Amino acid sequence: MEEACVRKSEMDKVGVSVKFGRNETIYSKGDEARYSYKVIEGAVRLSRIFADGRRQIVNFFLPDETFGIELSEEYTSTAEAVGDVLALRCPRLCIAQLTEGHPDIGQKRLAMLSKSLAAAEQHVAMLGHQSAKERVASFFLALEMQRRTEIERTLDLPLSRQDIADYLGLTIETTCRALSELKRQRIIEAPSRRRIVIRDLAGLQAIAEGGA
Amino acid sequence: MEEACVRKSEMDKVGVSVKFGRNETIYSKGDEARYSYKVIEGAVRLSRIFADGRRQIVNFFLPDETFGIELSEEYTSTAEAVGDVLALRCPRLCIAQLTEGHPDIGQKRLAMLSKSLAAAEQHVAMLGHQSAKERVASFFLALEMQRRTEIERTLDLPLSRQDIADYLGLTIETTCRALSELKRQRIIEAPSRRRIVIRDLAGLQAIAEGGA
DNA sequence: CGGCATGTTGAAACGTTTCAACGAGAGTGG
DNA sequence: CCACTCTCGTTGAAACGTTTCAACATGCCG
Repeated sequence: MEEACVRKSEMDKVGVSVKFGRNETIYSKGDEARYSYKVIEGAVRLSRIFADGRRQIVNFFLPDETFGIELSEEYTSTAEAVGDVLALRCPRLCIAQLTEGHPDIGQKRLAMLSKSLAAAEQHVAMLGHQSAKERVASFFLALEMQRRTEIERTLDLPLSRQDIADYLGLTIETTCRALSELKRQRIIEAPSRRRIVIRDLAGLQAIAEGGA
Repeated sequence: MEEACVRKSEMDKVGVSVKFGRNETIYSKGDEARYSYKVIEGAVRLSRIFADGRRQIVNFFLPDETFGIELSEEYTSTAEAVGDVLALRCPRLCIAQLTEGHPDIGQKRLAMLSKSLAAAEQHVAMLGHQSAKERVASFFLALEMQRRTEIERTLDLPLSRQDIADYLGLTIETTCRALSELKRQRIIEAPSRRRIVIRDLAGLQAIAEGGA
């Protein structure tokens, strides 16, 4: 634990802060994978765009999470700033060098990849068999698990409805309807565009698990 | 490259062969993650089962692929033998020990995780926005890419229709209809239950990318 | 050759998407 | 500070694709 902090700060040392504006592209699919990043502030979305213009968001990254660690030479997805983003950028090579001296940094990368994989498998499970309402419920539940807001049961999402829809594999309209349905059932409240209050956590869980 | 082989054989040394019969469970979600495995022969499916009884297959593993490397203490999915399976089983601890001595084995794990992650993201992209026919086409295309059969453009899948459906996030019937549609278009042939011949690779690609 | 699991097809029910219109909120300039 | 505008979010109705339920075909094994 203690040592991990030492290592972390070493990693932080080699990185430089970079800023990105709302919707700015951090890197594109196919670019040479020169850097990996750690979110300091804001949110980043990892997505793929298809021939038909539709977009699938593969993952979101919130403060303290790392993204852009690729094993291949090129980035396999596109990363964009959801809102304004502050991030730490580390050259790939530096990481490789650090890894040699301190094999435990390899453990960190492993842990990070492992976490991404678990998230991706969860995502697959969701897209594979859940209804629109269940997806929205699962999504909020997952956010609640790693809530960043101090206020109990309040989610401050920097995401637009379109972002949510693209993550859930739904249209914006369907997402909206599912949201409205949850509001009608008094399971959530939406006091403002980007704020969700969970009024009935158990109810939300029941829905996420196919209880309605 | 050459060194990789050395390492590989070292890894093989600490493992023991184990056999599993058709549909046998190799490990269940929640079990203590004691071992990781490498497929020698046959195919393994990694899946999650839901409260409603439905199943989502998250990944398949074919000969030479490794699975069961978890960072957490428990397996997060269930692994089952699709047909008869021969596999190499390595205790988790041994791997950890090996890793210490030879940091490059860590690289192997990293590579393996990275590959799984790429596959999972591809899977998410598919489930998120492709139609039934597009999914089936993409699936065959992916299999063609890593074909194990010697015969050109012939896929020998050990999977049942149910397995395919559960991977594609569709019902068995929809999968079947999509298959029949592809047959009707003379893009594929299905000479036997578990054999698919691709007659028009370009056509298949076109469909997978939303060309029809 | 029967019997049983697996695969295939059809028709109605269901949920999501599409297209279209409307509402609400945030930011700008008067 | 209000009004305007523009983007974003919400709702409705018809079209579409997938699922469901049911029947039937096929192939495999004893």
